[in-house]
Amino acid sequence: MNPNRRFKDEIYDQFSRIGKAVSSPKRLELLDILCQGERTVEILARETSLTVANTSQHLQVLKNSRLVEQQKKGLYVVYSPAPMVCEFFFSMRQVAENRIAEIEQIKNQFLAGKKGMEPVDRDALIKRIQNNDVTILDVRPPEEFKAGHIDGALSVPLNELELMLAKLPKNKEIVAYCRGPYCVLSVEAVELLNGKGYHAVRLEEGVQDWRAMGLSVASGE
Amino acid sequence: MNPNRRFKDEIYDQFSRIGKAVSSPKRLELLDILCQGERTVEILARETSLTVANTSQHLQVLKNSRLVEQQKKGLYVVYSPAPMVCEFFFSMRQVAENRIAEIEQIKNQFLAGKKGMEPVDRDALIKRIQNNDVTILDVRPPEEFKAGHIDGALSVPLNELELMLAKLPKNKEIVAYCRGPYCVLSVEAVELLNGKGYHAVRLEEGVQDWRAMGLSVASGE
DNA sequence: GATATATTCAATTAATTGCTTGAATAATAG
DNA sequence: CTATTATTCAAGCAATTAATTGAATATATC
Repeated sequence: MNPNRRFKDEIYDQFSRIGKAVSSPKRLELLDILCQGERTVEILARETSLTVANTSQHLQVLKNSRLVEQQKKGLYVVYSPAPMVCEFFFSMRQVAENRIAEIEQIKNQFLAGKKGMEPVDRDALIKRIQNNDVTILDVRPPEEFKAGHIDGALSVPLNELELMLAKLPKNKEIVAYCRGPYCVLSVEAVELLNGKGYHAVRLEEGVQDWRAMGLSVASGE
Repeated sequence: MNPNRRFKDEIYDQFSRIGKAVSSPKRLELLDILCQGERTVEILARETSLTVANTSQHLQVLKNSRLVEQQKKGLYVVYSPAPMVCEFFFSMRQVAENRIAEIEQIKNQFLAGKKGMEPVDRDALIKRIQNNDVTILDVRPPEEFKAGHIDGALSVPLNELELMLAKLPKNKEIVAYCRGPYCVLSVEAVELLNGKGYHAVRLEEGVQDWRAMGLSVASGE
């Protein structure tokens, strides 16, 4: 074969390793989670509803295409995204959201009939935060809150929400957020709160998006 | 099944349509070419060494995942990249180049033993262009030159290079470029020129990269 | 050293994909 | 209207891939 042709074939073959890695829905979900922070195999398996063995295999595909890195910590293996990978994933998500109409449809269908799911006006929200006119809830697990959260938010993990209801002012509006548009923790939180007579709405954006928009993010307790 | 799980499955399934589209080396090559400008099926088939039927099928996969758009012009069907797609492709290329060591290896192996293939110092090159100290050749087909070229470059399509040799000053250094690091037109041009006693080197970057670096790009004859 | 836990490996199955071939559909030119 | 050219369609084959299952490794604890 022509050496020029051969060169191109070899090059694009290497490129396609990245493409193959992101051609599986489950691997994309794993990547999305990993872009929130490092995770063990077990946690990833639970979050994606996969068996541990299957999760491990997917992670190895991601590792072989250099999209994730692996680190042994005691009994656990902790996976994390490789540099630049989250930007790439974000770019892919953007193309998908902008070009594939079905995504908007699926979102609308899922949220149909639920209260408080309308998009929040961000500029108005920022003003209301400054006026202390609204309670912001971060309903993700506490570790994720510690790693970074919207400045001024309260850490109220979804499974503790019911217990902590008493501490929430009933007259103030509540804005709940989680990992982003495809994380459902905030959806469940808002449903629960509205069922209990609170006025709660969902902020679709996650911390990543919040940071990407240049808004203040805090970390720690 | 849990409706939350169902929602996520459906969403990531849609995302994976983009991933599946870029999981094939040949489709990546097609995308790369399309990011240089719109093309007919026939031309794409020739450039990628695929049969026309096979090219058409790949293009339909790209179309179904919304990465390319189609337009009938007389007897021809002209394909072009959808908005945002080239940025996405570029981001993917960057991840691949930075993370997959084999790519550098393949490049080096291909260029091994060829003269004038060492990377060109861009800042030095810019100065030399300003001093009119160097001849820049754009060795792509003339249509591509017209669509956009490095300011100050001469259009000398590779297949006309031998005929136009007489017009090139033999004492000045020649810098040839084409579509980018994986296009071999400039490689062949430099080999030919060095064989004929010229001092020629290859600029790896294409017009896209040149523009991305904020440098001046001209269009027209 | 034995046990428990987290992860990976290996083999199997069903489904999907890329490429080839030959025929079918447009759109244009004579 | 017929011939030509560009593209797409349809069927078939070989190769690849995702998920399942059960076993094997590795690390820590008792």
